[in-house]
Amino acid sequence: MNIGEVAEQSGLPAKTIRYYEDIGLVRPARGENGYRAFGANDVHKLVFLARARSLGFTIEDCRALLALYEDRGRASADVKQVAQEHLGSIERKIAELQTMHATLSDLVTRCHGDTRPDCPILEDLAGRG
Amino acid sequence: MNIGEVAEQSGLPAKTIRYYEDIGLVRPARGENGYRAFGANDVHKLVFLARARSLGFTIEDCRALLALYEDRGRASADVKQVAQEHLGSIERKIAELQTMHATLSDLVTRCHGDTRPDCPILEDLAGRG
DNA sequence: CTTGACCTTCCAGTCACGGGAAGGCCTACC
DNA sequence: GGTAGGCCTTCCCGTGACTGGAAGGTCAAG
Repeated sequence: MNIGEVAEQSGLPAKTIRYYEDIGLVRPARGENGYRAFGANDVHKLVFLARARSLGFTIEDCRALLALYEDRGRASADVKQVAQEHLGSIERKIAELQTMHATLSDLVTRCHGDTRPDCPILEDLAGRG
Repeated sequence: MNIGEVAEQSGLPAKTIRYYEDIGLVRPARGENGYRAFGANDVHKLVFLARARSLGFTIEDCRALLALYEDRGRASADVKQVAQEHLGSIERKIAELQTMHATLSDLVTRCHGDTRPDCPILEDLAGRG
């Protein structure tokens, strides 16, 4: 299977698939013409990667998860740990964004938003809030 | 004032301050020895930038906000618009993270996390969830 | 006069790709 | 048989907002 079809099936851009090969996440065979020749297993891996990336796992997390996926003797605890750490980092990011959101929405509410120059947003940023 | 002291006062690393000069956010004078010589106004700007960055504004937003800050004839509506757009992007990011969080925490809950290989997390990633 | 803490510039790396150039290959159609 | 266009290839540069580190100049203290 050529890269275009794999891209369609996995939902990943061809560029991304080539990048994943570059960094060793997939190793498709090559045809005589030099084209990548993807097998069913490669496509499975790419679908897996697409899903994992869409859940926000880093590439290195994906590499670890893929290794666990292919290791039939894995312990589910190992998978769970990767997922839990990622969950923690998602929670920290959400909390950070919510703090920003609270401050900013308060400032936006207090700003008249008219033609006058007075602005609590700028006052806050300047440290006079 | 030298960069080290400014770093301390603004809370920004010296490296970051040099970077901000590189991209034209501040333009400190230079002493005879080639050292940057920051004035009170430069320090104000850097404090402003540090605060704006901590609220998640992009560098380009910061550039726009700084220009509005220095324009005494600004309309607060212009400031408010920048802030509102940023608020929207924060909201979109939070929503995205919450979607990830919901899926992932469900999977984590359902994973036994023991020595057995069966794992709903991997099953989901593989598309068999 | 030397030590060590500053400061300078410049280059490379981060993360996960995306854009685009230059060129090879393959199929369909005339 | 030629050609058009749609694939495919590699390679290099750019993104955002820095961070790390090397090589070297400057300054104050002892």
